[in-house]
Amino acid sequence: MQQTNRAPVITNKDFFIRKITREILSGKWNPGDKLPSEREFASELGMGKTVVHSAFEKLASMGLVDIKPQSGIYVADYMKTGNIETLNAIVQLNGNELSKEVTTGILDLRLAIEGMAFRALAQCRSEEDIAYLRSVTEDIRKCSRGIGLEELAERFFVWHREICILSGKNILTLFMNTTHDVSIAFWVNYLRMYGTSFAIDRLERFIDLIEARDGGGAYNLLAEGIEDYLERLEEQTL
Amino acid sequence: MQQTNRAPVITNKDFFIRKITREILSGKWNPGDKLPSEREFASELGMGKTVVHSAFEKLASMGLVDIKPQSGIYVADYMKTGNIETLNAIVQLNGNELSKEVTTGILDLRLAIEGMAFRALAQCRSEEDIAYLRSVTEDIRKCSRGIGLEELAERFFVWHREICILSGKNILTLFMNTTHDVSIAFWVNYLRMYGTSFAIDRLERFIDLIEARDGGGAYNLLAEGIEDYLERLEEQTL
DNA sequence: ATAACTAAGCTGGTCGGACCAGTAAACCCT
DNA sequence: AGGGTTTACTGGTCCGACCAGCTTAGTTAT
Repeated sequence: MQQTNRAPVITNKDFFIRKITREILSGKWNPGDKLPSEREFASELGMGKTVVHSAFEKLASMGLVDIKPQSGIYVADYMKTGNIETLNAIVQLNGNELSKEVTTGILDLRLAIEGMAFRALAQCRSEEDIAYLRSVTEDIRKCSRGIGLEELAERFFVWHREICILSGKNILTLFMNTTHDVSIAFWVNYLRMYGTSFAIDRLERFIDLIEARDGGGAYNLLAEGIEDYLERLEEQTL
Repeated sequence: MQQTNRAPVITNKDFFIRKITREILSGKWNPGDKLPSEREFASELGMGKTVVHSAFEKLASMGLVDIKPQSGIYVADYMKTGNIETLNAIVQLNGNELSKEVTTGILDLRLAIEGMAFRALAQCRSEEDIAYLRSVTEDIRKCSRGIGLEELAERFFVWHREICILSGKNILTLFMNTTHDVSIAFWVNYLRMYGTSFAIDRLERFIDLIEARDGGGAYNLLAEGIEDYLERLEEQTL
C-alpha cells in the first residue's frame, strides 16, 4: 500500500507560527506591543534562532508583526495594515468559517473581478474556448461524487479562474489567485448549501451565455447568484 | 552628521531574489523549467544554503517558482498561477511603469473597493470622522511641496485607505493594502499628470460629499475621475 | 549638576555546515 | 528484458557562531 498522504508532521517552525498567530489574533498581545527577542523564544522553546527568525519572516508577510531590524519585533495593527494573507490567517483560525462581513466583502469583489472577465470573454470567446470549458465542466461532474468537498471547491475555483485566463485580462487572474484561500472556504460553504449538481448546472448556464456572447447575461446570473446566497445566509443566521 | 538613511546594503538574499526574478521575468527560464538545486546556486555564488532556501521561499510566495519537495524547484506559469505579489514584481522590474492593461485592471478594482467604502462611510460617518479627514488632508497640503513624489503618493494611498478604515468594513482595508505597491506606482503617475493641488482639491470634494451623506455622489466623483484618467492615458499613448 | 561622549550589550540578519526524509534514477540480480 | 533494491540527490529543518547597527548605561569633561 503506497502512502501518498502528506506527512502530518508539525515542524518547530509551523508550531511556532501557529502559536504566535493564535496569541496575536486572540488578543494576548496587542498592536504595538514589543515581543520577546528571537533568542528568548528560541531558548525558551528549545529551538534554533534561525527557525524562530524564519517563522517571524512568515508572520511579517502575513501582516501580523512588524520587524524593526536592530530594535525588535512588534505586534502589527493588522486590521489597519494587514493584507489578504492576514485575512487567510484569520479565516484559518476560525476553522475556515467565514463571517458574514467577510463573505459579503469577498463576494462584492468577486462580482467586480469576474463580472469584468465574463464581459470580456463573451466578446472574444472562440469555439475552442467553449469546448474547453464544457470539457472541464464535464470533468467536474464526473468526479464530483468521488472526491471530498474541499477538493471539489478547488475545482470550482479553478473553473472560475479559467474564465479570467481565457478573457485575456491577466490582471484579473492574478487578483483571483490572491483570493484563493478565502475563496475555497466560500465554495465549501456554497456547495454545502446548494448541493453539487445545482452548482454544476450553473456552470453550464454560464457557458451557454458566453457562447451566445451575452456578457451582460452572465454578469446578471452571477449577481443574482450572489444576491441569493447572501439572502440565504441572512435567513440562516436568524 | 547623523545618517538616518536606510542602509543601501544589498544582502545576499536580496541580491539572489532580484537575480532570479529578473531571469524569470526576462524569459531566460521558461515556465516548467527545472532550476539548478539550492546547493548548486549556493556554492556557485558563494553563499549559504539557508540563504538560498529562504530566497526561494520568498520567490515561491511571489508566485514565480513552484517548490516540489524532494524533487526540485520549477519555474511557475506565473501569469496563470501568480498573485498580486507577482504583479508587484513585474511592475518593479519595469521601473514602476504601469502598462495600460494593468492600470485599467487596478482602477476597476479600486472603484469596486473604494466605491463600497464611500457608500458605507457616507451612511455611518460621524463629525469626528469628517474633522479627522479634513486634518489629514490639510497635512498633505502643507507638506506637499517639501516631499518627494513617491512619498506624496504614499500619503494619497493612506488617505484613501483611511476611507476604508473609517467605513468600518475591515475587509476592504485588507484588500486595499494588498494593492499597495501597484497603487503607489499609479499615484505617482496620477500626480505627475494632474498636478498636486488639483489632486488635493479632489480629496476635499470627497470629504464634502461624505459630510453631506451623499455616498452615490462620492462614488460618481470617483468613477468620473477614473474615467477621465483612462481617457487621458489613451490620448497620451496616441 | 549637566551635558556630551564612549563603550558595552542588546537587536534582527546572515551564514555554512550537519542532518533528515523523501524522490528518482541507476544499478544489479534474476 | 524485467523487476526489485540501492544509492545519490532533492528540498526542508535545525543549530550555533558571527555581523552590523541601534539603544542604553556608564563615564568623563565641562
